[in-house]
Amino acid sequence: MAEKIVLIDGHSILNRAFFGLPDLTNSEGLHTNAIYGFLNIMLKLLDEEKPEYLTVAFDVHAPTFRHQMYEEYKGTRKPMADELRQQVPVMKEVLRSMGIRIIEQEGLEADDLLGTLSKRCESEGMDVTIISGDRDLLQLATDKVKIRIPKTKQGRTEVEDYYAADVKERYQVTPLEFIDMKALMGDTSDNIPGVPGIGEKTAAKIITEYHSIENAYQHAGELKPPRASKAIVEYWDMAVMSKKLAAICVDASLDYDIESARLGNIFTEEAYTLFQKLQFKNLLSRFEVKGPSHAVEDSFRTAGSREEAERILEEASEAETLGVAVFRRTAEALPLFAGEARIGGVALCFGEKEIYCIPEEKMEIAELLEKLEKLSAGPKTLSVFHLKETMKYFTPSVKDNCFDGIIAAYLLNPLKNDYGFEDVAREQLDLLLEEKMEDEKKACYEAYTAYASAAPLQDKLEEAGMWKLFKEIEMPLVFTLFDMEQNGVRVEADELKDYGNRLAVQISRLEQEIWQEAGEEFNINSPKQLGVILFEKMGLKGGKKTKTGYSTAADVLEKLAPDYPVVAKILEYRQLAKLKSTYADGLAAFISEDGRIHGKFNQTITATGRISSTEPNLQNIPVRMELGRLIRKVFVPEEGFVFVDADYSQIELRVLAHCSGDKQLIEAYREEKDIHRITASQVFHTPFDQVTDLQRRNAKAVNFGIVYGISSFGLSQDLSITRKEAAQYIEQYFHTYPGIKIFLDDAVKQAKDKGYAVTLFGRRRPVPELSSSNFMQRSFGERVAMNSPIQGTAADIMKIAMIGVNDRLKSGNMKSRLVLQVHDELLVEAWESEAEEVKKILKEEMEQAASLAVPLEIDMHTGKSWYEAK
DNA sequence: TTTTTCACG
DNA sequence: ACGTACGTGAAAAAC
Repeated sequence: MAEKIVLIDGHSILNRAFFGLPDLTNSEGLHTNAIYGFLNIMLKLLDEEKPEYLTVAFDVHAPTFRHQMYEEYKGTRKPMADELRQQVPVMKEVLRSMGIRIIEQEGLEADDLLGTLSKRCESEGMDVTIISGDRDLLQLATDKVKIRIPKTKQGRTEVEDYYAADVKERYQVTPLEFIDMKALMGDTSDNIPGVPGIGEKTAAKIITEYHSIENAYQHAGELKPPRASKAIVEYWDMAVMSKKLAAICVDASLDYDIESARLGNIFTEEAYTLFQKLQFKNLLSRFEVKGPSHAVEDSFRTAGSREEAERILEEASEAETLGVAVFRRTAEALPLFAGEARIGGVALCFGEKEIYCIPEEKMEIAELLEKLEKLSAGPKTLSVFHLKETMKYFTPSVKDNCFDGIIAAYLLNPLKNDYGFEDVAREQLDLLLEEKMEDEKKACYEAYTAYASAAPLQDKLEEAGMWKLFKEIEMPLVFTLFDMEQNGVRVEADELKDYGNRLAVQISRLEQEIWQEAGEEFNINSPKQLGVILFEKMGLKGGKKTKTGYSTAADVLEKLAPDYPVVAKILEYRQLAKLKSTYADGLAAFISEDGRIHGKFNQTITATGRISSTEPNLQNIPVRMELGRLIRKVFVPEEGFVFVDADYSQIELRVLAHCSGDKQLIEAYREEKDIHRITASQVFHTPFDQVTDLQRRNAKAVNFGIVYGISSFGLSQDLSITRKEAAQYIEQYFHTYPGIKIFLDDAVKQAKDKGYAVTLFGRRRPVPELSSSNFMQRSFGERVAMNSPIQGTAADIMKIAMIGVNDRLKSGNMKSRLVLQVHDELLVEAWESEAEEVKKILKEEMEQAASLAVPLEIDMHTGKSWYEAK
């Protein structure tokens, strides 16, 4: 069989990948989507082709737009996006690291390199495959030269293949005739003029019949549309020149030795390091599992007897650093950490060579965990991944030696979607793990990773100035959140059910009425069906908004509601349907045997440092509308207890006042209660007691806008005013509070310089969007840079308060318990006789959590349900 | 699996 | 011209 070479049109594929994939960046802010897409296409096609040789061709003067996707640019040349430009040299570096031959030559475009190489290889009897996104290359197809054009559609790569015969079939012209066609029709994206007045259709017709421009010129008088005859004569010079431009050079003189393109192992050590840096996680799995992991594995020991297990535990109690992993049997391991799973055993690591597994067969789980708890006070560092979840199995004896590498990894990069120990192993230890392995082995790896990653993670946290944040806030918070999850919140199942039933009655009534008015039955929950009914069948005006069709979002419908009663009913239906499905039915499913909901409070989800709540989400229980608010009546304290609810008063604005140091705003907070009214008074130069409701409302919206990273557009939307008016409000605001403007500008500048935003407590949030050339993305980055320090600092403060409150309740041996956190609000289920003490604790811990330039204040209420206590 | 909608701070 | 306020999670429909 003939040997095969694959030739890749470098810039063309890089371009395809760039535009086909969403923006990706590694944690250093380097854009990587084009490289990632290129590699995926290349690896997929290499798997299919299995060639002996491979070469990637680049233009020397990188970004001409010859190979730009013409669909996107329609011939207009824009400068190459910065995000793409910066990826070109990195792409070449990646290819070099994989030992892949790159060819680029002064004065020659990639097309010419590919043309010359393909002819040369073909004449030497090889099979040739050219990979490009550019259809110009089709002129090179023969029955030995295949052109492959990859298309990225919704993440999947589809490839169109063309041998000469396929070109003929698809375009009715031979590959060589393609050149003549282009000579006639021209190509603006390639600066080929063509013949004026002849487009694709005419060109195709002429070339199908006469096969070349020269022959067509001979028969100029007979050409089909008479104007073409005239055109080809009049512009013959241009046609000839265009043909020269369109023809890809196939006989350039190249400095190229085919043997330099021979494909070896492309998954080299060097490439591995580079992929790691670029954070191409799932490409890394293509590399052979490397040496170090096997070396680690050699030290794994599973206790063969009870005596051995005891000896291991004995030794572990002497450890300075102890890595622990409690594991479950695979069959029961899904979903992770759910329910009362049977434990498979424990893995321990306290040295590079001391990695042990103690399976339940060798020691009763209860006894094993008890011994583990006893010895857990010993080590200086007790390293456990997913500590909060692990605490369902065993409780560390002391808190301050605990180290959760997952939390550390989150602080170091809070933008990731999930954090597994496998990632920590790879990132901190260069340890690549196989996808599947036995439970014991996996547990040993986890224990080893916990042991070995603690020091490097600490180094990195210290380097980033986040060690204190980690040690004093995040790690203690693990215990607070664990307690809250264990406590749960009591929910009256029967009452909730009644509430749901009442909703159901109203829902079906509304449903009937809406169907009646629409004249047919349809699914009101379907935005698609609803859009068609409203905007097509019933002819309401309200145009399209989403990609898929009409927007039926509340703000659109609200504008129509006054004129169309049916729309108002739809809005009401929506509201009720939401309450029933998400809250009435949704919450009911989570009430456990003890009559309480034990939701999860997640510490490694948000980009800003806030806590998130899931299964169910207890941070979005309705409150703004009365009907929804009623749900809070089913959240009740146990008999003998009462709810105490405390929430920070405008914590984010106070943080802003502090961080900006703005004299006026600080002063405002020191004197009065109603900050929005003060703002209105100062911004609109109106005496405090003469501020109108409208002025106050506007000032409030501006205050919110500031915290979100103000934009005139956003404010105009919120207030239903023009952008210009919104811009004026903002200008007046900044004039009143000049310190705020300076602070926000500086926040953006700092984030641009460093690549991340920082809170008062050192928490970082990377903002890669700031370097985007896309206006929208960059603007988003700017708003994020303004918002993150504020939202994040408020989150830090709340975390400090929670730890303080919970610790005081526990150390005072109180029956009262912390049950919920809703970003700026804490709910405590207080033993009645302790209620006053609880209020005192809440007030002190929340108001003293941070010492700012303005006082932190809370509002507090007591009640026999969450509804009453708010 | 992704999109749309909507609940909260 | 671009088409958004910041941060979340869940349900239902569409794909």
